[in-house]
Amino acid sequence: MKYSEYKKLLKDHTLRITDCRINVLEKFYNTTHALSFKNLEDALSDYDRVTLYRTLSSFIEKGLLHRIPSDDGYASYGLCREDCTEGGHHHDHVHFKCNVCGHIECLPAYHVPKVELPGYEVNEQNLIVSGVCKICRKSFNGE
Amino acid sequence: MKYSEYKKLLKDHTLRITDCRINVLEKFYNTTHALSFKNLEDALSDYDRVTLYRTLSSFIEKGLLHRIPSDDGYASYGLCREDCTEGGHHHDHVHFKCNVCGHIECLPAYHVPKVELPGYEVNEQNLIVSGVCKICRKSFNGE
DNA sequence: GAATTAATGCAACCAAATTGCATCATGACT
DNA sequence: AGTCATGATGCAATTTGGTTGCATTAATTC
Repeated sequence: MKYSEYKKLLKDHTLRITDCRINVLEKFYNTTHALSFKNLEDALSDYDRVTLYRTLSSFIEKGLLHRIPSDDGYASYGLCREDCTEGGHHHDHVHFKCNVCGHIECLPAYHVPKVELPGYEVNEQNLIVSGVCKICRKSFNGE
Repeated sequence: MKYSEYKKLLKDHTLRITDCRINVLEKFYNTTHALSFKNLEDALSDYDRVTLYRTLSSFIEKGLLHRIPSDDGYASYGLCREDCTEGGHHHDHVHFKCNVCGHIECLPAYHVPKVELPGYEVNEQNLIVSGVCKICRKSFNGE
């Protein structure tokens, strides 16, 4: 993706264009898996931690990123490819966590099956599947 | 549940019988929803934080409790009604988070639908549904 | 009931995340 | 382009959640 496209993306989500934000966006768009705060901090060490925290939360608020809960407590962040806005997030894709490489992926191709819970009002569903990802399985079999 | 039953429960999971552990168990068995660490700390303030943390982790290790991840980062803990042991946990029930009262419930009656992910090896699945729980819906409609 | 082993409480510690505030940059407007 | 209001950034300080070490106390085994 080009610089001007990142700029547009920010503009479209009513966010000011800054170096830090462009760099964070770039990082997300050039990675197949979700990123933890630590990932970002390591990759973009010239920005203050506080700034990165605030960048993440503004991105979540404006519908650019979504938070992916994890069983170990460390959240990751994934790009919103759907039409998320400031109004709210609308995700129904599956999240996969690989126990070998530790990466968390969004699987936009796989939708969370709707669960019927009589008596309850269901607003959101979040499915986290864990196991071994494609890449790690291949490198196992390859040797 | 009676005191002697809690004792048996601890014994069966190779845990020593202590006041703190009995009280924690009691708390879980007398609540319909999952409990966060904060919940426990408030309810059992005569025990040290450290002791409660260690109680929780020993219970998880021995298969009495399971950790329920949440999107907001605050984990909750729920009773294992299934046959979990030190060897491992075996849960496939749905977790529900109410956005009104904030409580997280285990729904043992509802199982997580198996997702097929070609190329991946699936070990575990975790489904968190959020919305409005039965009780909160009723109190809405009641007025 | 004595010995062994584990649980508890306290203090200190550590890491993750947040807040306040001064400074600097962005975008709107002339 | 230049000015101004507003928002973003970086630093220091603080808060929060959780852990570790260790001495004391309690539970289990014989």
